[in-house]
Amino acid sequence: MALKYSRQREEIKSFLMTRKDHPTADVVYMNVRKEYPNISLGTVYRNLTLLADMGEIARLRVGDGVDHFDADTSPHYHFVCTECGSVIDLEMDSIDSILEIAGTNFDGQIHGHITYFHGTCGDCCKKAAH
Amino acid sequence: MALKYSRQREEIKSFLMTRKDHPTADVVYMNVRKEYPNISLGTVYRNLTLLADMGEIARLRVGDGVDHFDADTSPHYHFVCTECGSVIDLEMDSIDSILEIAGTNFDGQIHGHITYFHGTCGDCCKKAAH
DNA sequence: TTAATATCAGTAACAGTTACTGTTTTTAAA
DNA sequence: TTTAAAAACAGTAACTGTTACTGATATTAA
Repeated sequence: MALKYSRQREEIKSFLMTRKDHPTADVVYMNVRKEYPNISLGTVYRNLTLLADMGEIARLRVGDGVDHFDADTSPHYHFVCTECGSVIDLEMDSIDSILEIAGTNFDGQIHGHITYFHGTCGDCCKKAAH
Repeated sequence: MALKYSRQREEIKSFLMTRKDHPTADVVYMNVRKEYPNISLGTVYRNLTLLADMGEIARLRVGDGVDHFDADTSPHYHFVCTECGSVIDLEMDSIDSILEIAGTNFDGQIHGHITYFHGTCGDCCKKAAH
């Protein structure tokens, strides 16, 4: 089943590339509708899944029950604000060394880890300080 | 709004304490029904949320779209098998030092992290080896 | 240009979870 | 003990995010 071109998929990906805030499927839908007013939400979901399966985008599950999507597929970590829910990229080195720590005393094979940090983001800190 | 005793809540918690496999709400429901045949699924959800809010149990979101629950509220890490989906406790030291690594170059406040490891569990490794 | 088929828009279905309803339990005071 | 207030209940409807199905449209390669 060869993959055919579609402008909708192209638009979804190029929209994602303009954003650094890891939008949800619904946000993608509302924005892509500006260019394709009668695109279907189902099409958005299908193409987000397709792009993620192809490795062209990343699907983030940060624990808020909603999938977020990221056009930056390079390995990096995310911070989730417990106040406003925003998802922010962190600039830090890989901590893959924790795989070895986890591997001792475990009889299976550990292939990777998913870590996200939580706390109060810069904006919410400022607001809290009045 | 003082919390009143309920046998259903007690049963839910004591069932969870007998399990080390981090069951889902549905599994809790099916098991508690053995003792309380006409307990409602809504009651299970409400009490799991109550217990989690009180800190008596932990709610785990391991990225499979379903909430898992754990009577062990001490800080520890989890492994998720990508083959069978089972969630397993890991015996390893805390890696809170990564909070400092994440904190540099970030202008918000980091309060904690959630990490889960993934790979193939011991049982699935054996099965794969025939 | 045509034929095959992937993708589409629209909508229905689905899973997990939460909210609502009138009834039953628990609690504490009479 | 009895009783009255309110939390918790069972049952069910509603809600949210997501996936699957439908016949129509767009892309591709011959």
